[in-house]
Amino acid sequence: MPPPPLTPTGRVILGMIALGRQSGYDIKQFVDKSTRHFWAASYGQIYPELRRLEDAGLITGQSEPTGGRARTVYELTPAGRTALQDWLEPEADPMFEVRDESMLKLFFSDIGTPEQRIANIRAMRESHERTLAQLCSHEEQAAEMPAGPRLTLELGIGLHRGIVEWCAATERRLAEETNRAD
Amino acid sequence: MPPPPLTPTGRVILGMIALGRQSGYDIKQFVDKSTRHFWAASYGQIYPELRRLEDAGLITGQSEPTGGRARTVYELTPAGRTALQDWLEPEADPMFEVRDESMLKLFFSDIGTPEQRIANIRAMRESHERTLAQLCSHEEQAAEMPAGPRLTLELGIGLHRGIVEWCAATERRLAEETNRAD
DNA sequence: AAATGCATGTAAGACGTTACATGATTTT
DNA sequence: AAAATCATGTAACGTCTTACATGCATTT
Repeated sequence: MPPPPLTPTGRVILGMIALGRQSGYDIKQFVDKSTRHFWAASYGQIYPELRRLEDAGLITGQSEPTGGRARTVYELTPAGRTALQDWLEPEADPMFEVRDESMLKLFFSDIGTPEQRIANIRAMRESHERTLAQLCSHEEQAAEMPAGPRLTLELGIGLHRGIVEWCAATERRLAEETNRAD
Repeated sequence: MPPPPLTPTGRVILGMIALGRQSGYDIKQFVDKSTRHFWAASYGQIYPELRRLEDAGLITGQSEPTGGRARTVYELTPAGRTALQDWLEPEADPMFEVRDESMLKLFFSDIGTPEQRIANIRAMRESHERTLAQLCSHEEQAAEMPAGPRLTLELGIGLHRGIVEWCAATERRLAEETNRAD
């Protein structure tokens, strides 16, 4: 029988180890400042998954304490590298999921008042402006990174900027309509 | 003690019932052609959640069979309407989550070949082109809908079009770089 | 001395999908 | 007669977050 396919979080971890991240802590820090906006991971997933990947023979860990502080560093096994490369092959239907509460509120906004609708779009814009600022602050460090991370950052910035601009334009448009109605 | 806050799926259901959707089946169909691209829901969530919402007194269901075919139609209670309106108030941090396997592959694409990177971006583009086509096919029906659904559809189309265009441009850019290197 | 950062981990619960099962009605 | 649609539901499983617990090292 074929090996069980990589779990969602398993894929990030394998990739991160391939990029040279060693410990669970290290992976988590890096995820938070690089893939977080399109693929998050929590400690509660990372540490158990590191175990499973090791049990499956895809990574190996060695204890490398820093002083008296426990630390396990991981690297890919040949099987792990193969699994990663297999996963990296293009697929017909790559997973794509969005859960956006702002948009849900916008969808139902006819239930409330026109002012509430505008206020919600404003809140949506402000939230994406914060994300955008975060992404932009990573731009300098990204300049020294390989093309992959640079490209995802570029796309992320473009996407969030697009949302911010749509919100700003829509806020104006709806405000005008409200004024005309008075 | 305050009532338990609405669960994620509870919010869609409450909103859908407010928009006049009656049965679980009806809600599911409508979610699939309207909010699916930013908020999905499955039968496995919907039917148990309808029960919970009824137990919590936010909706009431009545049996209205169509011929010999069982059917339960729901409507909001006053408490349900209040809960919905409370949720509809703007929040500081509305939930926003993305899980995009294409971007993850792009992020790790330095592990593979330049050709593989381009192939993955192409697959990503094609997948978003399919979504875009789906969204565009709903545009006519949306014209008769209230402003909320119209706005989310407009934003969705803009977003997916933005991704498609970025992919197309990046495919060209990377292909040129590859050619220059030869 | 206190705060922050490094480092690992678990338990409980929340959330979600998939696959299956059932059966009536309508369309082809 | 078969296929599609309407309609409801559950069980198993997979996945993920949150909150908590622990303790050393470094910086302030």
